[in-house]
Parts: sequence; C-alpha cells; structure tokens
Amino acid sequence: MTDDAPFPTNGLNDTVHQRHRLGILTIASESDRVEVSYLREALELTAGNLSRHLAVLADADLVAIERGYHGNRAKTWIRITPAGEAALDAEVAALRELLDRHG
Amino acid sequence: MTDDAPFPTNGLNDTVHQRHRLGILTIASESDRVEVSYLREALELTAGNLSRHLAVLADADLVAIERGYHGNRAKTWIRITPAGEAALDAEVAALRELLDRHG
DNA sequence: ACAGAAAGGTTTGCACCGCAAACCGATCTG
DNA sequence: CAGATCGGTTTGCGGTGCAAACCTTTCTGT
Repeated sequence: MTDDAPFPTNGLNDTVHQRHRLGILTIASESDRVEVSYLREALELTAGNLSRHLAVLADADLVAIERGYHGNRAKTWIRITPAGEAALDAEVAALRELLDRHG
Repeated sequence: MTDDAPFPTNGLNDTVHQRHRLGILTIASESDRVEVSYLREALELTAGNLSRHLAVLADADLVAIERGYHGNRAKTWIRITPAGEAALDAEVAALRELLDRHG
C-alpha cells in the first residue's frame, strides 16, 4: 500500500494509446512507409475515420504524410517520424510494465 | 500483405482500453476488493474523474460498487466482476499479441 | 465523347467521453 | 457550533471518435 511509484497507466500518452492510432503506429514502425489504403484494410477502418486519426498523428508530428502517385492514381503514404518511434516505444514500455503485473 | 487476420488493436474493447479504466481493472484484479481512495492515489486521479470512470465500469457490469463504513467514515470499495475479469483478460491477450510484434 | 462507377481521400455533424470545478452530506476539531 | 476535512458525486464544457456525405480524379461501357 506504500507503493508510490507511478502506476504504469499513468505513463501512457493518450494520443498514442488510442487503439486505432496504436495500430497505425505499430504498422508504420514495421516498414519504411505504408500505403494509407493498406492501413484502411488492415485496421478495418472507414476511410473517414482513418483520415482523422492520421491528421491527429500528423499534427502531433508522430507521422509524416507523403502524397504521390501510383501509376496515375493519387495515393498517400505515411511514414513514422523519430518522435513517433519514441512515443511508440514509450507506450510499449508502459504496456509491458502493465502486463508484467498480470503474471 | 495478404494478412487478413484481424489486427490486434481490433480486439480491444474501448471501455476497457481507456488508460485509467485499464488501471482500475488491473488493480481490482489483484485483490479481492479495493478502496476507492486507494485507487485515487495510485492512479493519481481527481476524485471526480475517478467517480465517473467507476460509474462507466459499473454500468458495463465490469465492477461492482460496495458502500459501507470504515469506523464511522463512509467509504466505498469496488470489486471486479466475472465479466470484468473476462474483459480484462481479453484486453491483456490482445495487448500481448500487439507487443509480440514489437520484438 | 460522355455518363456513370470506382478509387482514394477529406470534411462535416453529432453523440459520447474525459476532465476538473463546483458541489453535497457527513464527521471531526477548536 | 463554526469552520475544516473527508469521501465522493454532479455539472458543464471542450475535445474525440465515428460514419455519412461529399469531393476530385480516373476508369469503363456504349
């Protein structure tokens, strides 16, 4: 009861912790850049919803958005930023700490 | 790219995933019953904020609220319900799956 | 060549949520 | 018995998450 170390959930950043954004960052951290359309399918999101989450992440400078073309089709990719990597690492560390409490 | 298994974050339940509620449920799962005032300190929450989260969890039948006295002082405890345990286990399982992707 | 349909996103509108300030009823304390 | 304290709830509001509606460009059929 004299445990005054901060509880793991206090280390979580709300911007990163949101479940879809956690998914976006996780996938983004696994490869150099990711097609938005791939994210949409992998995370089973509506395009609108995904768009807003990407805007939130871009505003927070956790991902960078790159527009371009695939053939003649407009296409968008995202790339995780160094700040995004750091924030994700912090989240993962806090979650590991939390999970340690669950045996 | 033909990975059509649902992404781990899709298995997360928003009621449970919220960071403070995740903390509440985690602590509640670790002992039989917990004083609300202990939660307040451990999670560094304002009383008002905590009260609302507990109401959400109680509404969802994930915790039960027990009112009583400690000496003459009114005091409240919470106890995780079987549904709460199950929901927390599901969250933890999904998080483990997610963390597995992070090496 | 022109009318849809489709691809690939963005914006809008609204309900719900998270938060702390304000509040409430009891119980101690001088 | 006036004020401080404990233990918690309610209120008010800005912010968030969501899908429907919308926009632009590119295919496709005729």
